[in-house]
Amino acid sequence: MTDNSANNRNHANRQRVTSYDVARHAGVSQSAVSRCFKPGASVSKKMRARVMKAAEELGYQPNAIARSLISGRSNMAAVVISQKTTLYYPEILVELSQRMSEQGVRVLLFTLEHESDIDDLLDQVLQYQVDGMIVAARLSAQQIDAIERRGLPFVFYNRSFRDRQINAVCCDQTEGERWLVNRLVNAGHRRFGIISGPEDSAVSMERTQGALERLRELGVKQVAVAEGDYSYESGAAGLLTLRAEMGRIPDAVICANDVMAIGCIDAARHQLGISVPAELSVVGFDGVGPARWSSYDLTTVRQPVGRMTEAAVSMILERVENPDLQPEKRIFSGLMVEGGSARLD
Amino acid sequence: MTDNSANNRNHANRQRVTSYDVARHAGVSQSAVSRCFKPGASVSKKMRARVMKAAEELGYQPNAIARSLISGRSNMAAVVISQKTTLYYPEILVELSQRMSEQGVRVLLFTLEHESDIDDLLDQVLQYQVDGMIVAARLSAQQIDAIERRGLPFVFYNRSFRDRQINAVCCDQTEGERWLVNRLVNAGHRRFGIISGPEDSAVSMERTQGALERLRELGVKQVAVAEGDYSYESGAAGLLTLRAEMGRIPDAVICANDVMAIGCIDAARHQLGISVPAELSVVGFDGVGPARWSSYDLTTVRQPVGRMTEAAVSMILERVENPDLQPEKRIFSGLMVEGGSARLD
DNA sequence: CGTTAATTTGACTTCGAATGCGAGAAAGGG
DNA sequence: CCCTTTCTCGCATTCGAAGTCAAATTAACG
Repeated sequence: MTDNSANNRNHANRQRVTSYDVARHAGVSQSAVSRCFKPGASVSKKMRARVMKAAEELGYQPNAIARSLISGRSNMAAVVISQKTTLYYPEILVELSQRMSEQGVRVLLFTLEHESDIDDLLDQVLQYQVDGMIVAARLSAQQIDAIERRGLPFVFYNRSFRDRQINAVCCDQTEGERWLVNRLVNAGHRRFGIISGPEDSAVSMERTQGALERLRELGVKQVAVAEGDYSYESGAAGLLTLRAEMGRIPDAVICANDVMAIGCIDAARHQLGISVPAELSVVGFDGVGPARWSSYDLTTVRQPVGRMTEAAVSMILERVENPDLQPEKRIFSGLMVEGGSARLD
Repeated sequence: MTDNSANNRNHANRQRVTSYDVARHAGVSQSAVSRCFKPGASVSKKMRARVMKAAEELGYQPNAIARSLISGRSNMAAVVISQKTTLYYPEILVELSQRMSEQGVRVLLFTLEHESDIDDLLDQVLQYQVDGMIVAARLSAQQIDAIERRGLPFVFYNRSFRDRQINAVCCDQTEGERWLVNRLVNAGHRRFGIISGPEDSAVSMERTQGALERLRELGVKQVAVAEGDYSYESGAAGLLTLRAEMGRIPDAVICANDVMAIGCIDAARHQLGISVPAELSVVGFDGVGPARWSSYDLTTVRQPVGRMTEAAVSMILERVENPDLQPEKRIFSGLMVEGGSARLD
């Protein structure tokens, strides 16, 4: 008896209505129920009406897990993204999620604390049988090999590999940095500081290298680099490091992202009492929300997040449909935003 | 027959490696393979070694979908959150994701553009057979009924219903607002402006009402309210609206979130040339990252996101294990942050 | 060494929906 | 009115792992 009540309780908790229940209630077969929920299946109106009524009455929802198992499609895509990116650039995740769900695909979220603990994560991704994966993190060549071997379609977001045929959506970091450098040098800045992102960030490397290269090309000799970690605090700290290293405040500071640029501006203004842009120019990268706030009005390169996420989502979905499509890289130019945080003439 | 293995590998590109493949390759039964991947199962070390070797060689990963089907556990939890929340307060999602994955549960993300399109979304959530759901959005009584009827454990994040027994984790919005009002009134402020959030936001309503109530209690008569939408721009616009409505700048502005408070400060300083806090005090709510930036140094109530997400996750997981637990509400006090954006004495 | 107890193992069934195939029903043609 | 064609529908099987239970193996002990 106690068994019975326990059973009942269990049953009440797991009150899952299956297609068999609906079938019984409607007096038809399970197959019929299944067909009624499949668009474009061969079902008479009478049948459909009956089944739908029964489904309604029982509160039936098809079990996506069971469907996935037999159909081989989970209608889930993994998004692998670092915590820092999500914190400092939440637009990416928001847009990805929005666009995916418009296409009937849900986002299974994988955030990583450090770009290094990807290995276990990939196993997880594969276990969950996602249809595809959007990766906004750095993967090693072996890791990419492993994914390709499983035949899981994937698209990199803002990471590319020059020497590899992979799917990627990128903002042209180098082009953006070169533009920033050009404008700053043209405006007469000569002593440069650079605040980079963390060493293990591919995006930061590209940006920093892009800026350094262009500075070299233009014959700028006085350049110091401080390493940051994309945070506001590290931007502020970076400016102090640069000052210590150069023996004075540089003319301009190029930051690997907007948040550090903001930290740098605040440190200049409120810690060092230096006027931005009169005495110091600061530029960033990304074009995040706060960059537009009037306290900063940042000169930066805005990534076309809308276009980029749209591209990433359509690329991944195309490859879910047709896994044999050729790899493709789509590089978007950033939007040059001439804000008031840098003297540009 | 060595060719066979090559064939298998080729085949593995499109077809997955199943426990049967591993079993065959190791010369054991499928049950044995399954047991080897279940911690604490009765398996000899010899067997385990053999199976693991075979699994390794074939690159086998257990299929979480199939496992879910039989075990009734998907190890996924839905997080339902509005786009605005994600954009302006990304910490919540980051922390939730982190804590869940530490517990071996993945986040299936459901972002909503407007709090209104929840209905289809709930169907989706149910279809995906998530084990539980964390809801940072407003649900109607009927919607809650529907979920309860399915027996899906859920926890509200920052929404509570006084007249309903549900699981919820909240920051005490009212307490926080009352503290802010107390401090401001004590410091001699008499003319108040309030910039609320959107009408359909429960959190905003609580905050605004909390502030209004305390102001009334303290006999403050001059109070104007402008409606915002949580955005920076609406904070800036709100200040102008308040000025128009009151015929002058108020002594203090209470904003329903930090981002609007920041917009308000910037509008005061850069549009109206008003000094904050000398001529105008501004306070917010949330304690987001930018509130700490030295340009703003916001007086605000910081939500204990770490504690709150931890509570939400442990509550949901407890209820997945034991669905019959009593509903529970956990209300956390916010941390009062006395920043430089308000004159407090 | 025999007998019992403890541990391992494999055959079979289960979860819930989708689908190929054939039977039966409706529709169409002569 | 009969025969063919086209629809519909149901039966039975499938997806991949996990759990049940009984058989088989091993360990333990007198």
